Amino acid sequence: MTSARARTGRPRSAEADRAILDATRAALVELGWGKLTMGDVAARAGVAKTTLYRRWAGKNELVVDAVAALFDEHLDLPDLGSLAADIESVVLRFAALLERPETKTALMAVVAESTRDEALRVRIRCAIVDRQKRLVLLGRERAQARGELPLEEDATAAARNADLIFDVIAGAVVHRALVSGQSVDEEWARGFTALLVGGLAGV
Amino acid sequence: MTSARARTGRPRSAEADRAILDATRAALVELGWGKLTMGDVAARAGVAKTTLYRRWAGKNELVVDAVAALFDEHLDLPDLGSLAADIESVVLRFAALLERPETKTALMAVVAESTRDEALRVRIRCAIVDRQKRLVLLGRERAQARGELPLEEDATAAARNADLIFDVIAGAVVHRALVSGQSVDEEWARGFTALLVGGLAGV
Amino acid sequence: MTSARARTGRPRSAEADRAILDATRAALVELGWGKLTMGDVAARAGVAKTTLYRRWAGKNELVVDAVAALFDEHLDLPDLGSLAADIESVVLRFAALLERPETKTALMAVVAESTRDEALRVRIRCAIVDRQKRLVLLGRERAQARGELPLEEDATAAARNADLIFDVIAGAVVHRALVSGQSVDEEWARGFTALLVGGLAGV
Amino acid sequence: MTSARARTGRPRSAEADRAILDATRAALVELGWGKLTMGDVAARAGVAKTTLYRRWAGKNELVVDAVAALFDEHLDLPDLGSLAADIESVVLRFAALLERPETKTALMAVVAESTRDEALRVRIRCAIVDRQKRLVLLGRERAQARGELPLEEDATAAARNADLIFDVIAGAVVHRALVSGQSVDEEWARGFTALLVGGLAGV
DNA sequence: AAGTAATCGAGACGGTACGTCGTGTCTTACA
DNA sequence: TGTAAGACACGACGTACCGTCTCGATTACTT
Repeated sequence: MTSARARTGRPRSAEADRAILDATRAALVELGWGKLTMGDVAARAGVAKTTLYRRWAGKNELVVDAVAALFDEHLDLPDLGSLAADIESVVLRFAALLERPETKTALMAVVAESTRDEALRVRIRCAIVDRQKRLVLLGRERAQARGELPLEEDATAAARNADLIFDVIAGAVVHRALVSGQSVDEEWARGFTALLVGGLAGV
Repeated sequence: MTSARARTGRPRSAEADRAILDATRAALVELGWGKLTMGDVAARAGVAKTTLYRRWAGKNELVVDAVAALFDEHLDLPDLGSLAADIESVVLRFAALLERPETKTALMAVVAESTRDEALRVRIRCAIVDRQKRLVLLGRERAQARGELPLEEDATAAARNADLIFDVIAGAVVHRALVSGQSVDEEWARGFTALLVGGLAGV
Repeated sequence: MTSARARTGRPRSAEADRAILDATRAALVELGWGKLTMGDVAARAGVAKTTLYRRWAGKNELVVDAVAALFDEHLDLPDLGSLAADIESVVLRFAALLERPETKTALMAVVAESTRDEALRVRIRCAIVDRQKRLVLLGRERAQARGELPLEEDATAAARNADLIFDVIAGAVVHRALVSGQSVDEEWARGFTALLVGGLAGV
Repeated sequence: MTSARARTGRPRSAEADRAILDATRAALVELGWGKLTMGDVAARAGVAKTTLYRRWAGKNELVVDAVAALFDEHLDLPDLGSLAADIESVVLRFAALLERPETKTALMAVVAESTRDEALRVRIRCAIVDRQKRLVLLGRERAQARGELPLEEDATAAARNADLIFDVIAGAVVHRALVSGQSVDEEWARGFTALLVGGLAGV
């Protein structure tokens, strides 16, 4: 049921959609957000610009759609037996995702654009942020089951806490990788985990 | 020794430099990163485009320098008597800086560009990242003087540690404010400080 | 057969062509060759600069085409009954054309440029020189019909002769008007015609 | 008497003047009028732009001065025994002068510029046109002495006639060489001379 | 000698135009 | 109706010259 009016005329080519999104990702890798142009994407996809604009309103929406799929490969969390091991593992997996050229370049660009575009902000939150937050919840549950962390009594505080931990983990990794521009290796992951678990005072 | 060949010819106008950076910040506020153009900045500064390009290679480098000044200006670390108070204070100041329209819109954009541009990456590191690391060093020194933190014996480890702490603090604030898109208020700052100082286990 | 590939895409606007050439002539009158700019012509024609560059490689070629149309329009050769009258008439018409501000200022300028630019030289020859040679051919034909001039037997010599006569007439008028800087009036035209028809010895 | 105020201060370098004019001619040959720039001339001459502008107001005046000297190498007229031989000879000499790249490109450019600049027009007339007119007078005198041409009774008509002949000769050669863009060789010179002496009717 | 005043080189300055590129819309002919 | 091709108006790009200016460093003629 794609709407009542879609019954007449030539139907849109589904192949074109795929070709365009593929071309967008390829262009993103080769050129980065700044040099990516609609005309270039159209040419790569073997498609007229018209076709492109008929489906997406502009560069922003196109790139977000093209990139969103990448984050759908969910980061899973195998139980490694201890809180520290679980954290280290998720940090390294997240870092590996950020190392991929198409995500690296696109993530910050889309975030930058979202500061000016409410709809985009919501889209990012749904497609990327919230989706990964469950990892924090799952890790905490396991640690509590192991007795490494105390049970939370207040549900609101628990949620607030999970948000906080998520921002700390994701933020530290992103900042290290993209702003400081240094690699997130095992050594760094160990140091970070130690700090997160034990705190500044816990040395 | 500002270079051997700079003794001849008319010297560059220091006033122009100032006017350009001011104009850049103003344009950033009014138009945002996306609509900001070199020509517009030049016009606002009452300066020829040539003058602008003689000093900066493009929009990216210009904006980095313009924004870097804000960091220098707005981030300092008054001694509030305890490690926790110092951290809370710097977190809130940093968050306030990120709320300003000229930083909010520009910071992520240049970071995004920097994933494809080594020179830009270096410039960001020098002009912003490395300069603000002083806050971490200063805070740690004070905490050590107060006896809140132990002295570091290994200088390399100490430096690595400072980098880590910087990424955690800056990353968490940026992620909360720009990616998660939620406000960094006093309550969040208190929670974050507690986590950082005491760790997950330190409840 | 206007070319094989011209069947697809939106066809070029014929109206734009007209508007651009008109605007060029107007700008030439108001500003002269030196101050005429492509941007200004585009603006006058209500056309984007791109549209202009899609059709002409630059100022030179544009002006040649704009001026060539004037030659076509203003030079013809009504049959005045005698060779002398025909020559006098074409001399005066040509002089009047050279007096117009759009031709006066532009013609020598493009000729000057053409000394360094083979393509431009060819364009001038096709668009202006060769087209006006028809006047010589027509005049000679009529004079032969009237019995004023003998018939040519050798076709090659006839062509060479027409070229020579054209250079003499056009050259003398241009030199008088633009180099010597004196007016081409009826008296001069009469004197010139007498010289051309009768020769130095023909007194 | 170079004026009252020129007595003190460092005198202008005569060497610079020479270097600049040489550089201008060289640039004219290499680049043509259109691509010649003040900055380039200054660089070739090993001189600062300031020095150049202190002596000439702009490109026009500079080039006219640089080129004027070339026309001073006067075209002489050896007596070859007949009017036709004298004309042929002067035509070929004039053509040779126009073949030189520095004159070819500069002459038309300066003439074009003169359509907008009265002072320049006067300067050209004095430095170039009038100077060569004496060749016509000399040739006519000789032809009259030989009995090839009748004596003129009316002095005014004689002067008018000389002007006319000059425009015809110079104009035809310039038009053939620069506008039609074909070479002025011996064959053309012979044909032209025959036409000039005998007229269209004199075949 | 010391002073004065115009020159010199270098190169930055505010402008203006350049010719190119990307955007998003439009107009064709064809499917 | 969709589509490929490509022209269109718009506006920014980064560069090139223009002619002027500000420097410090030479030259000459004064006193």
